[in-house]
Amino acid sequence: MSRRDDSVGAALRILEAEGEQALSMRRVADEIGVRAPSLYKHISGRDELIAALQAIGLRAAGQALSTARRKRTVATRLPAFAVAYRNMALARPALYRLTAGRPLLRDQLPDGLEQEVAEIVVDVVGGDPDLARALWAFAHGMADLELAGRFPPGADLDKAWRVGVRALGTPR
Amino acid sequence: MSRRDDSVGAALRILEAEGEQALSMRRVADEIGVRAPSLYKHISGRDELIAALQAIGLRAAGQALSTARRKRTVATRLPAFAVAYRNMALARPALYRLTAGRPLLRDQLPDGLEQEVAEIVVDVVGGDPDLARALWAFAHGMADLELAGRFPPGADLDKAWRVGVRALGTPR
DNA sequence: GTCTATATTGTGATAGAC
DNA sequence: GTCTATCACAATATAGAC
Repeated sequence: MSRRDDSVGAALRILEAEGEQALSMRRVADEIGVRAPSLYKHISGRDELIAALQAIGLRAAGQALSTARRKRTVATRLPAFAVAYRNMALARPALYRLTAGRPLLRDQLPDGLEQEVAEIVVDVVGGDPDLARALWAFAHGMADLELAGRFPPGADLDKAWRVGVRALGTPR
Repeated sequence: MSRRDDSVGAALRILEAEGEQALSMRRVADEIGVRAPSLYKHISGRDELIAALQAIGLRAAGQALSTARRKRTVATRLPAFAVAYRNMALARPALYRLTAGRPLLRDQLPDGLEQEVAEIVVDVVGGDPDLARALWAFAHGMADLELAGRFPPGADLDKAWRVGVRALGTPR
């Protein structure tokens, strides 16, 4: 394992354990047992770390959502998508927000990765890109508001997910 | 106008002009023509500034969305809600994200303000709190992804809004 | 109420020796 | 590749004089 891989791995651990604001070159260096200046021999700076994490987040999303794509009908794909999306976001909340909640560092991302994930969503809804965007927005909104603690304590989020999925999955 | 009001006003200007990370006690002090330590005579710290801004954001949301509530049918309220929500978020993006994208500082907010805004959404959809949450999530997702620059350049966001609103507004 | 001065802590990043 | 040393900042916040 290269020092660069070590750094990215450490960055992910710090990100999830202490939040994005704790993710600094110094903290990463501490975590892998090296002085901060040495890091710059392996990684150009903080942005490269962020970009590497966004790539991980996108790949995780792709993997989670592609299981939903495999179902045969829209009626079964949509609920599977909802569960997969929510679990993916809740499993690594800080990574999710780093990937979905701010601009992608597109020129430092592997070619085609973003489009690959987008296409999964289009396939899930059966081919309509506008409906795919609406579904993505709904899922992102549900996940983001839950992660931000913006729903009231008693809210039945499972039900809200079901209601939204049902509405968006019913052809008209 | 009190120094405290001046500070909050300056904070809002800085927030929108330079983003949240630029919003510091020092910048606010500069903006109102005072040394940073003097600020602490009028405001307890950065959190009080954030809370005051969140209150402004919630009130702005309430005002924008209540015009949609006045329409007579769900079929007319929903599209009006969508337009009002999007315009509200785009008008002051940083304030929107400060209000909707992170935990509210609830113990420093006016009593009942959060609930007031939530009730507007429930009224818009005709009384169902689960459907209201789904609609809110959709609207927040659309706004948040647009503000984060996460939709592809050519995407027809008007259409995605219409598709989502149409689906969520059709009773089943 | 405002000021100067300061404590404390944090950041990204580089130079140059070894 | 790693180190020490350092630059150049920025942050929140407080003490105490005026």
